[in-house]
Amino acid sequence: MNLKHSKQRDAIKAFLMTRVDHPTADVVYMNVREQFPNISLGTVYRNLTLLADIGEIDRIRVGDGIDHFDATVEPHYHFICTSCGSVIDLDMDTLVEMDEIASSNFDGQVEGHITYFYGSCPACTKQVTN
Amino acid sequence: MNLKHSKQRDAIKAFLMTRVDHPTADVVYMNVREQFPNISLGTVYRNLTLLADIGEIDRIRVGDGIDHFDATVEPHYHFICTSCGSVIDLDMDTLVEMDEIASSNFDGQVEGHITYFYGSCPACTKQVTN
DNA sequence: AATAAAAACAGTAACAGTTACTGTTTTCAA
DNA sequence: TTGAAAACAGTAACTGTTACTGTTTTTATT
Repeated sequence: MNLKHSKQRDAIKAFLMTRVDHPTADVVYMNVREQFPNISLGTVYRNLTLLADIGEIDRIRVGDGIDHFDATVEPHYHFICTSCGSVIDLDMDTLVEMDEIASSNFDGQVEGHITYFYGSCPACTKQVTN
Repeated sequence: MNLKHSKQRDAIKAFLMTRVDHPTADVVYMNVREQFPNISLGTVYRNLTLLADIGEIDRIRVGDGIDHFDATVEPHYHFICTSCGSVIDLDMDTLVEMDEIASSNFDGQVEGHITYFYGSCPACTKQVTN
């Protein structure tokens, strides 16, 4: 792969790195447009896909049918807020013993797992109690 | 809700119950069409949604962007085969302690989790070793 | 059994998120 | 400085899904 530098791609990555939730392509588009007013949505998608392919970001499929993107590529669990929809990184170790438990009654090969925790995020929890 | 009986809906549910993998709407459509040659794809979608709404089946969002459907509604974990894409039920208890671990370093409210195990299903594992 | 309102239907158009195509601009090694 | 490769903006196309239309089926009531 022979990459060439692109300001748009930098801006997309830089924007993602500023966020702890994990925006969708559309949110990236709207924000990067402040810096590049006529950036194309296609450019956003192309670069998000490219960055994900070369491992600089993660594409996260949460179950809402819309792709989210994450500048943290180290393996980690995600939390999804059921009231605001944001996706937040969790600070916990990978539970490898899960895979062993899953393997015990199963005839195939368990290689890993993806877990999404859900509930109310810190911001939304705070809002309700106030 | 005032439901009326429908042969097409019966056929859709009956088909789902014959499967241990968890077909997409399109697969349901292709199969039910053998019995109802001019059933509409819209009818398939409408009934899958209806059955899921009344709790007779589960809608499963696996992360491939396509909805899968499951006639087993009791809570259980799923296994996704990375080579053939099929989704299989796992026979294991819900690991509630996961939620406690996730809560410990997190400021929001963890209400539950969704986990997909992935790897090679029994059929695909067998094919490779043969 | 006849009837009529509600529900479901088939067929198709519309929609959202995403990807692919076009001709133009930018990057960067020679 | 230049020219090929890559990236771009803009837009059309694609895919999974939902919504709309006029017709048929179901089912409770006669």
